Amino acid sequence: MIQPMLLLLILKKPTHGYELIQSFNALHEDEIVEPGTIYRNLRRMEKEGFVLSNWEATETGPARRNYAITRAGLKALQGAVLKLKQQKKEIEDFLTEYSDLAAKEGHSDEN
Amino acid sequence: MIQPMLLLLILKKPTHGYELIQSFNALHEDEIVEPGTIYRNLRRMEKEGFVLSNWEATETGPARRNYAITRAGLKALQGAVLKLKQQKKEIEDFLTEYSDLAAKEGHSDEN
DNA sequence: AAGCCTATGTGCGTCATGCACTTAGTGTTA
DNA sequence: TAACACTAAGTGCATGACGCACATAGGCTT
Repeated sequence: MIQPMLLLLILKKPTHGYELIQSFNALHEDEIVEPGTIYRNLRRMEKEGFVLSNWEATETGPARRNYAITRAGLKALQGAVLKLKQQKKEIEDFLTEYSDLAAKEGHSDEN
Repeated sequence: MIQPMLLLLILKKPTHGYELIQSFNALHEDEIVEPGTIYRNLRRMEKEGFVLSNWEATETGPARRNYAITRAGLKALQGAVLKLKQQKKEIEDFLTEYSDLAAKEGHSDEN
């Protein structure tokens, strides 16, 4: 889940890790992700050729490593989308089975 | 995903690990799960009090360890259902964002 | 006797994450 | 000026989950 979300964020707007952490955890208010995890995912994706980084000097603070998505990254994102569609279907099937059984057996939980 | 599916299977029909492996991988034809993973999950869930096991001798082969779900296991299953609903929503949000962007930018992929 | 199916488990390596910490530049405040 | 806070990136260590391979063992078939 983390990798595709990062790829999508970078695709929407190429940026650096620190801002990605903010954006990521803004959507994920509940279960926040550690900075270290984000940084490591970015470096991993760069090693795999899904993103490219270049340092940018700033006047207001430390230098930033900016990320942009590559063609391979787009392919990876498309692949991840397919997997997520599949995963969504599996979850739906599971929830359906659960609801059916709960309805029959009376482990009622409907809201 | 493995744990809730096992809990649901056991809830539907208390049974032993070997059969759970068959049932599990029958639904999951694509990405099959290792027997070791199933067995370890079952033992873990027993340690956490979600299931109870008892040995049953058979005449046709080696003894089986039969599993039944506990009240705590039912609670855990309900909790997992809530998490999966949440997770499903996150995936849907992601897919929506992706589709919107793909539509606008022309990274067309609609099928 | 050899091989297969049922049935449960373990040992080892790998990978991903959380938690905590480090480094470093800049600005603010007591 | 010293302490603190914010930005920005990263690492070290422990933990946890999984795959792969292997071990063990009962019973049936060829």
